[in-house]
Amino acid sequence: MSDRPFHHGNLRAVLLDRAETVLRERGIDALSLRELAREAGVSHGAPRSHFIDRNALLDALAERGFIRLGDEIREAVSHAPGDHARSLRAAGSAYLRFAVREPALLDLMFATKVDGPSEAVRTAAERLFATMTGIMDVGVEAGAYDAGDVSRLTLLLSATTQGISALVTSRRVTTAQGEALIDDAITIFLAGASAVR
Amino acid sequence: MSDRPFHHGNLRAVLLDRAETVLRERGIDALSLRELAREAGVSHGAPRSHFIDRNALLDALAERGFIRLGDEIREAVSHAPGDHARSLRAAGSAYLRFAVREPALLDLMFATKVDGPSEAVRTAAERLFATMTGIMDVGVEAGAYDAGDVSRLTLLLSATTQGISALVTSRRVTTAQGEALIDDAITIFLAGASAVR
DNA sequence: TCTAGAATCTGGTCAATGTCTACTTTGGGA
DNA sequence: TCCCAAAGTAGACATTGACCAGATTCTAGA
Repeated sequence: MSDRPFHHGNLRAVLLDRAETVLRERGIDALSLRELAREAGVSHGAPRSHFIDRNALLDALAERGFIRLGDEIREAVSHAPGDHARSLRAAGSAYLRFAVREPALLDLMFATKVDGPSEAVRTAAERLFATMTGIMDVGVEAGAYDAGDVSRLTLLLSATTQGISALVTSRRVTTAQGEALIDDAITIFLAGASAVR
Repeated sequence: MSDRPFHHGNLRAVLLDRAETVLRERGIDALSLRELAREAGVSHGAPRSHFIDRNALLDALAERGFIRLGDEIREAVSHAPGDHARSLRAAGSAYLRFAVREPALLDLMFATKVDGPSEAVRTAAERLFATMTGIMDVGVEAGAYDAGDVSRLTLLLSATTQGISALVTSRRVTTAQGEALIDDAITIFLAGASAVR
């Protein structure tokens, strides 16, 4: 029809990028496969070659979200030299910043699915958890906790960070309050972690 | 047309009850105003007299969710006589049970809205927070923390509980792990709370 | 008791969407 | 070179949320 080539060549990536923007600016309800197709300059059926479902697109977004969040946390920690406490604060801070920047995406990442998360999302979430574990492991070497407790403690710290982020993104507390909560959480965590044994 | 009365008489409540069930059994995507109307035996336009929007229905569900969750927590705490630690565990346990029973509803309660939560939802959420504060106040009398810290500590404990619930409902950890995390969280919380000053 | 007006419900319409399907175009490897 | 799988087109369909005009019922006040 037009002079544009039959094959887009990059459709999957373009759809995902644009979907992320829509998610950020107008929320998940505004995310339409047909609109994404129009913006990409392809027919409304084209996305189906890359995402069988609207849900498959959402899963891909969630997966990318976990990967990006992990990247940002590692980046933040690597730029925060110092003791273990500083690393934890850098990680928590980065998590919260991600949440504030991409609230709808974070919702998607932890959304309840009727049949549980897809394999890809589950794997990506586990990689994030592995990142958190890596940070916590340094605390073991520093004598902050026993090696046998790291798994539980990592889960707990992750849950707390996620909970604080949820409070902020759902507007129950301000971003500033959220940052203070991250600080309090880590203070209490480090002070009380030895009590779990 | 039929012999049923023109006025349903109870439509709003019936819609909400049925919507809650659909939410529980088939998730938020399966929630359709028209289907609810059909099941209630009214025309597809009837719900509009009670909910201007699909979103208004979701808000009403979230509001009821906060109220019910608060009720269940108060109930659980009142049946758990003993010291402050026992109260906290009872509250956290009740929260997690609610989350496991109504995962999609909890998602809705903490969902990111583009324009923030509605006034009604915000108020209901504050009432839940007031319930949590009431439980924490007992800890002040018992000398567990300073009165000036209660607000921050209540937020922190609420966030942690919410985060653990999110980990469970999104299937990152099992319910049993979630229960253990609630326990660990409260142990650490009580051991470390004095460190925040 | 009567009556206006508000609340509720009906039934039709419309645009938009997700999904499915048959078909066409294209590119890369046997 | 040819063939096939991948990618994209275009049409169809059912469903949905939203909006509207009008019918019905309820209720409060004269």
